[in-house]
Amino acid sequence: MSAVEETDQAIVAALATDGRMSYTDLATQVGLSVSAVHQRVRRLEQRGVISGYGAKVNYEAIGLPLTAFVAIRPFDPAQPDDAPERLAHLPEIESCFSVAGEDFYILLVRVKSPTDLERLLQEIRTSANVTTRTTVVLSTPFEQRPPQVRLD
Amino acid sequence: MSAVEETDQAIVAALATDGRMSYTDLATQVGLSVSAVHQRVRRLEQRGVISGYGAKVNYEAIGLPLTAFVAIRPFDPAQPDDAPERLAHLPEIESCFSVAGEDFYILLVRVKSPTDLERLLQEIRTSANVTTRTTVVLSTPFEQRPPQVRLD
DNA sequence: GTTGAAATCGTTTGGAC
DNA sequence: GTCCAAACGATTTCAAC
Repeated sequence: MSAVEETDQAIVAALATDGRMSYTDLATQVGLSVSAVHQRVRRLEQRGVISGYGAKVNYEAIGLPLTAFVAIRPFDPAQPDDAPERLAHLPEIESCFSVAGEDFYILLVRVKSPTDLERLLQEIRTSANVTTRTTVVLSTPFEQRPPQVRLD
Repeated sequence: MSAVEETDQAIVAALATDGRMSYTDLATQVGLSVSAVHQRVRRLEQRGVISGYGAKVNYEAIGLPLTAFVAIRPFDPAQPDDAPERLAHLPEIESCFSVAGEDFYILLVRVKSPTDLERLLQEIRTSANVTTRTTVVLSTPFEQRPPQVRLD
């Protein structure tokens, strides 16, 4: 993936902030014509710099009020490490990060209740043959803030 | 925030998957008329169930290839805990979670380089008077997957 | 909830500079 | 890159059921 220059950065930042912004507004904001902005957005999408658009969701309101981080490491460190593929089918897992440190992966999960968290942890352990260490999120002061525009 | 019933859940899930889906397509997908779907989406936005729309960004491509989790706890546990407000001005911090466990908060940060991470950690420590424990993300098998539709 | 119509706005393409 | 024009589709509101 090649780098992205200043104007494209501004476009990406604007669309990360408001993914439904019209090309007219976007053009004004970055100081280009509608045609030029349109062309750039299409290229950013094709290159995968923008991989899609999504609604920002209030998880409490949709019945998933419990968020947690689940750090996992293999029960047997010699076994093949294919945890992500083994866990991808669990929809409660929103994100999966491979990390440096004592743990192998950190998962971000969203569930309805402690009971569902318990069930999910069991599924994670058996699906990927791992041990888990769970950190429950109590509140979220802020989340998914758009990336800053870096004008180097 | 009140709960959301089945059809609204389907709408939210669809828009989390594709935030730019047209009302025509959305109506087909959830089995309603365009008018009805439009009305529901407007209500979901007003109620804050959908808090906005954002582009899904490839952070490597926009010059932020280094992601890390930063767990923080106060240097002096007796001091007032206002870390989120003290940290909100740092644009590198994408998310801030208040957590149960030994740490007080877990931050998700995105930076350009190890040098920038070092600088950011110093800023976090001095801004909020906290100690930090950082876990570097090596790769991201998946991230920001849309929530599942739960048909209870 | 539904359909249908109407006005408006945004998207998208293409041509010319 | 710009501007302009044209065709098309989507949004939005409204009335009527």
